[in-house]
Amino acid sequence: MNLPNPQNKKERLIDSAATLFHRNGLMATSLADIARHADIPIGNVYYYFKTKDDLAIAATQRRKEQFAASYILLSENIADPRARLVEAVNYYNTVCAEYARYGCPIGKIISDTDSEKDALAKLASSIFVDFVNWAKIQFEQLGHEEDAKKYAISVMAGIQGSIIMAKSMQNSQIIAVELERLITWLDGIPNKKIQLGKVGIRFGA
Amino acid sequence: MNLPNPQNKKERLIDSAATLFHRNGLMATSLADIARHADIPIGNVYYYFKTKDDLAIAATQRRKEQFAASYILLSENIADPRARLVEAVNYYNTVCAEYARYGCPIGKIISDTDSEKDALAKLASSIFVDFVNWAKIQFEQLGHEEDAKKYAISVMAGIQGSIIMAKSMQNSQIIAVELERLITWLDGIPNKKIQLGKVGIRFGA
DNA sequence: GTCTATAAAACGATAGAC
DNA sequence: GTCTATCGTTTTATAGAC
Repeated sequence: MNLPNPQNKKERLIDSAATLFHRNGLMATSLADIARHADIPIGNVYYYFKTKDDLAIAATQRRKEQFAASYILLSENIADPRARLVEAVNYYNTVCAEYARYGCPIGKIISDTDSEKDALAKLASSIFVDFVNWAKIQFEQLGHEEDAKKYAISVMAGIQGSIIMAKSMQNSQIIAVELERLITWLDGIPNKKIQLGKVGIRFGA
Repeated sequence: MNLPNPQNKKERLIDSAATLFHRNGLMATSLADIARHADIPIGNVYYYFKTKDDLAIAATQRRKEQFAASYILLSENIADPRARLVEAVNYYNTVCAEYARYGCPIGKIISDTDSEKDALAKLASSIFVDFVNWAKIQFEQLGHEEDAKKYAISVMAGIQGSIIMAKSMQNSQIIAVELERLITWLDGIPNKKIQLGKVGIRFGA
């Protein structure tokens, strides 16, 4: 059952697939489930997607593009790379209740697939790689060329870890606390490129 | 195909289930897969476990007990609570190649199940709760009563996050780097109960 | 493009001989 | 306790009418 959504059916299928894969997992979600959720007869699904894997890839590809769009938005609207990182981390505060219940949709796919064989696994992984590459640039712009990649990975690791612990302990506050730790740390690292006066001497890591 | 293992069949089934659930995930592993791996006819599986869920619970229960045994070993052999924490964190260095490929067996079950309904989900979650409770005691013994639980959660979040990122980027070194960060941090927090001379003034978090 | 009907295979689980 | 044979269901996927 879907909202009264007059979108085209292909888009509706991708929407429903993304939602149900997130809620119930990749393997636990059948094409019949997705078709029912999108209010489309199951036989018609195969007109748009030849296999279940194709649909999963389309749903994941859409998430990848949403992330890419966010990076552009951050670049356009926030000048300071540190503030961009804080904003990116803070995003997870807006979804912490949902993620504490269902986990991270990207992390779930990575967990559910074989990173070495699966094309879907590689696509989902590339979303994290995209984040790492983006965050790395921000840290480089703060003058942390040497540690940029390490910091970038550590940020997403902190987020992902907090989501798992929040889901495990059924407490979305765990995500909030960990995000606060990350933001405090981000606020604390010095801007080694441009000294704007408000930079302290504390060292994070 | 199993090693020439003359264990009783129930134990062999639990072993094979734990291995295959870790490698391929809960839903992607069929009872036929497990029976074949344990070299036991599929019809015989149901003599030992009434349902697939029962077998999954038995396999997870065994992991929980292995963790519990580790805490006892750590208490018996290491006097300093800080050193106990470091040893516990360092454990993941011994499995980082395996975990970078297949993910954490506990994290995988938590990711794959519904934390609110599933009995298996609650059992897997309780393994992390056990860790948090154990680590909390260690931090309390270091005099960090107020932050003990927060620190305990943060440690496991860091470990879990690094495992996901390592699997995503297919690089077990990511786990090693994050464990190093955690251990450096553990080394840095002051022992507020007993001052032994080597305590600095840096603050972690 | 849309939908019904159904094929083909895999799955969890059971019955019952030994 | 052990194992074979199989049931009933669900799954992905296809064929073909409209």
